[in-house]
Amino acid sequence: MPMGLSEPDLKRIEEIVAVRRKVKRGTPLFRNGDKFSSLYAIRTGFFKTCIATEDGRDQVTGFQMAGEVIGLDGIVSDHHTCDAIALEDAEVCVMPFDKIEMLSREVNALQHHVHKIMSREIVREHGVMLLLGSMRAEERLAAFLLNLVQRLHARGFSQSELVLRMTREEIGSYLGLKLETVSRTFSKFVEEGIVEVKQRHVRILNPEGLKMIVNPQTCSA
Amino acid sequence: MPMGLSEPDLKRIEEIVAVRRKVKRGTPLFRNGDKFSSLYAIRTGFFKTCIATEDGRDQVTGFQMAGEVIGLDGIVSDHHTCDAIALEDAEVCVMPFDKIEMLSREVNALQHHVHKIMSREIVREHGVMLLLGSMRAEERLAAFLLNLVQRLHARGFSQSELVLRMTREEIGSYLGLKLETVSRTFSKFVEEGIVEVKQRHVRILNPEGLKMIVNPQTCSA
DNA sequence: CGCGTCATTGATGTGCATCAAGTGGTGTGG
DNA sequence: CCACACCACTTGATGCACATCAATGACGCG
Repeated sequence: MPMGLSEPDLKRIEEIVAVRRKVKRGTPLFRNGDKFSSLYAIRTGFFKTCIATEDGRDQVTGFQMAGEVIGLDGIVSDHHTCDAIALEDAEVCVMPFDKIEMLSREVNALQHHVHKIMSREIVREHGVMLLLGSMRAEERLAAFLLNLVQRLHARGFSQSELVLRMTREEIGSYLGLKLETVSRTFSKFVEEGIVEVKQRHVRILNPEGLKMIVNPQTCSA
Repeated sequence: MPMGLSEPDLKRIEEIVAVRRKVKRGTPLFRNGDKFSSLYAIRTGFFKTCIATEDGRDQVTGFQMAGEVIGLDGIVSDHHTCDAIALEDAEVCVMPFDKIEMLSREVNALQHHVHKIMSREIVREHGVMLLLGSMRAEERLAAFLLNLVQRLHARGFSQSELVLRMTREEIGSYLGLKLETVSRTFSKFVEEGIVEVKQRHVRILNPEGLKMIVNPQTCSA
């Protein structure tokens, strides 16, 4: 949330995030086709967003954790165009979008904050397009792990250890790979001593090694 | 632009789009790292946006035509994170973003319009992720052609004929394919009588055939 | 007219998908 | 508390779609 707000502004913003909603593991926060009315700020838990086509194709478009906002896809057509599924029991703030628009007309910092959140999502997706369009399997998985651990670290978790909240299949869907390839690539990293993997627990032994895989040029090692 | 505005509002919006800029073919409207200050509405011409990494990777993230807006990537960090290159001589409206924010505080329709533009870009990128993550070469190219011709048709051009403003290599970069694969896939479509291709001129002979390739399920044919 | 850029086409190679078998962890009901 | 079923995961064998390498052809521009 934006900083340096006056008392009354702060209070009005708090009203927006007053309503909470719990979402059980495996259940949707919203689905493709649902009427759009609110953005959701994740308080606790972990989500995936994905689009499913009629012909059975399914693409995970992102994984979201505490502090991140989901639902932006719904603004343009007034309906959501993807599913948001909780990967573990979660709680979100329900932020009615009409209230966000109303208040952001008066609070400049909120207005700009909203714009930045949307722009950040666009830039993030550019990165995913680069990954999907030009990287090999090892590079994709390395980039994925580095991104996850970096976001977790920013939330006070370990830089080197993480618990995957999603299956190999979901990782594969996100990275444009099959689950077997994800599994094999993990095994390869283990052989090379770059990570330890025990089920969904991952410990990064050699972060430089991972960075090296993603981008050989800009690495000292 | 939004509809049903009052006279004075309309006039103030016109002030925002007053400044024009011409961009010669092959030259950048902005580059990665440039300070962000404005969004650009394309009046005439055709652009590509792309990200280049230090290690020589290059990914086209989109092609934009008249009526579309570019520059949204710059909001989050106050600097652009991709290059926007004109693929033909072009003219854009320079829309200072601080003025957009100022005016959209007063004109609700403008505010919501800006939000929709950003949301639309997010949804578009979801579609590209689906394409890059789960489609085969033929499906990608068919989807690309259908998308282009649909956008051109919405601007009053033919439903069946189009001129590609970009090279095979740029198409390939966008679709996550090599230029040879793009070329071969075009040739295959020609053999099958789905399209006629003469250099960059493409005539779609059998649009149902293309839709069939993208999504076999939901096609009558 | 000659050169550079873009495109086509063929031959070969490879990274990942696919198919298939088996393992381990988890939860459930007897 | 154990037997069983189920699911997620791993690992191997094989195949294929697309990449790579290479040669040639077609425009367009100075």
